[in-house]
Amino acid sequence: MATIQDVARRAGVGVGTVSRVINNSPLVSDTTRARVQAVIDEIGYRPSTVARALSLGHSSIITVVAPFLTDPSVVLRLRGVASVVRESEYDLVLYDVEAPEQHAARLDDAIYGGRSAAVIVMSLAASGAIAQKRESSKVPLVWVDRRIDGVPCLTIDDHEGGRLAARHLLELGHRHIGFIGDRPDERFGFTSGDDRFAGFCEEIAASGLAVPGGYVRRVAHGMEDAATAMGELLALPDPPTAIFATSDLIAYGAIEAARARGVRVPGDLSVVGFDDIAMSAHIGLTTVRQPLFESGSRSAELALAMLAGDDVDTTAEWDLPLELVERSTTGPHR
Amino acid sequence: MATIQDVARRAGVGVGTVSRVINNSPLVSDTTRARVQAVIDEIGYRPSTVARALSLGHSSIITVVAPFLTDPSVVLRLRGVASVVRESEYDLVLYDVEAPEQHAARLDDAIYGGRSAAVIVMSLAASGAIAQKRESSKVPLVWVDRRIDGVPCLTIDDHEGGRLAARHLLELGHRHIGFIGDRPDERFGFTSGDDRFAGFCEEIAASGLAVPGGYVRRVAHGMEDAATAMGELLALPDPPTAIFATSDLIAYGAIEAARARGVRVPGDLSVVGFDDIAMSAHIGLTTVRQPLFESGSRSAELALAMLAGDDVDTTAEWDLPLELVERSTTGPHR
DNA sequence: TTGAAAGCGTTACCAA
DNA sequence: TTGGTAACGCTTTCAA
Repeated sequence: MATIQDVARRAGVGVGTVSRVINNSPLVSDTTRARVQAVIDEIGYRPSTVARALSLGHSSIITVVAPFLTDPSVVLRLRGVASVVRESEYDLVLYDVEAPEQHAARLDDAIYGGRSAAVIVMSLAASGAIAQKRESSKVPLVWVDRRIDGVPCLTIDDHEGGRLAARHLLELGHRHIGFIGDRPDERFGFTSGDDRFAGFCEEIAASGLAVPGGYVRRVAHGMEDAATAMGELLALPDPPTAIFATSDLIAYGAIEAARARGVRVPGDLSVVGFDDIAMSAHIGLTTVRQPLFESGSRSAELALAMLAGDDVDTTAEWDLPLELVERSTTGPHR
Repeated sequence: MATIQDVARRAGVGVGTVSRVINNSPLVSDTTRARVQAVIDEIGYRPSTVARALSLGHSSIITVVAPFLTDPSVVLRLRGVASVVRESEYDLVLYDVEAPEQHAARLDDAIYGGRSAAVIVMSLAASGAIAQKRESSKVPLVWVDRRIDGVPCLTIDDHEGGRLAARHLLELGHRHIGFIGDRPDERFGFTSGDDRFAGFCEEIAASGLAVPGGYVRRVAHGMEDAATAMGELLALPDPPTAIFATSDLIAYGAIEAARARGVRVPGDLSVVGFDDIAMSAHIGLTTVRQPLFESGSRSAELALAMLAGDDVDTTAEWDLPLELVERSTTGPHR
């Protein structure tokens, strides 16, 4: 691989001049620039980003830490990040965490090892190490999906999301409404499912109704478990006529289970999901839409702004808007 | 951020010794090691990966270049890569390409800018620059989904995949079989759709039948277009009783369109997809399964092996096995 | 407008 | 078993 030295030698200039050409500094005469550029093109020289980062004291990498690719909603967020990072001078590095505690050290590396210009963390609780050292580091941090003190956060109002779903079902005349949610995940410290449930119950209570304990199910993993849970609910002597599922994937599972038993959706059973992942529009799922793609793109914009030295309010917390999108898995109670 | 110098000073040793401790070289006495380690822990020192990479002459990054996240099949491949890279000492960097020609320069950077220890390219034709410089670089390259001379490739036999689908439909007694495929994508230089079509036609021809031109549709993007195409096919005076779709997404669109018109699947229409993405098992789609996850994990293993200095045959071409998985969207012709 | 040289934080070699 | 020091390839002063 050719180095800046090689270019300098062949062009008959100093390395400083070559550097200036690369970074198009105005302090180079046109003729010199042309000569240097010719050599660069000729030998196909590429500056080493590593050396550059070392010299500059910062890298050109934006690191995303996420339980990535396990869930379509994360993928959609990632697409948002990528769409913004792609247009910048930064590169996108993905750190996927399966079990945060195992990877605390590597995660630490990513954030404090000089590897990242900025870090975006998605759907994870703050690890002790991160929270602790946060102050001492100059690396811009953005948190998506969780609230962390002193770090700009992009969140949604899960509570309100739950209310939205309940209200929709209530307005359709349903009185027997069930709930299938994620089991609270200690690994990642998620509480969003609980919050959605709380909002859901509140709204129902506001109508003078209640959610019977027997109508509530918590499942560990996506569709399969959700289908099983739905089967149990349907086997009840007085089964619910509507279901709020805390993710689209859970909703898919529930619908599948219902249809497999000859229960028509939305004829006999209405189902509302949460997320609005790409597939849901096609399946016609009624769902509480959260701006997944946008949460990604905005987190990247925030990181870029902090990198550019813009004054980003690190105590800010952006609540992204939720919206019930009504499609064809919910209908009036008969 | 603390440096190796700080550690050396505080521990009263030379930087060399600290370096040896970090990289647990045996050439350090136990007492010295303990003392240095104590200082490291105390001040929370993290070696700079950037400086390390510069000194070593290679980074600890495995770069994946892919039209990533646009397609569930790519995501599944990525998961395969991540599962392997996660267990190694390398980090995963994602370069998403929307339009390869626009990003040729940055792609070049990734491969030849000293940024990557190894590069895995997915679902892309070789750009001129890459092919051209390949020889001059020591960076291990692995190609997935395309055949490139001199680079280890992980591919499938698209032709055979087409035959598999046709055979299945033929065996079920179908004689009027339609085809909905991807439009050949010049941007990424894909020909897999054509190959699948060729194999499909051949197998049908072997039965003494033929695929009427009117039964063949090419669509640009996923489900929506596929649904439209299916609608057209269904509107034909003598519509097909079975469809081979060259991707699961296209199959979803076709099924959706059929059901929307009251055409039962598989009662009135059988549909075979291609890929077997995660959702397909749940939807019950009959499809030609290609080992997506495995193609990712194996490409990463290959890259790791080359990095470890193992002698990988760079002329090798691994054809991953295809398999028809029969589920509930195909049935006997009535 | 340019060249020379000092640093950036490591690793690895050479002496001790 | 150690410490000192020359790389690694770049950016950025400082002089000229």
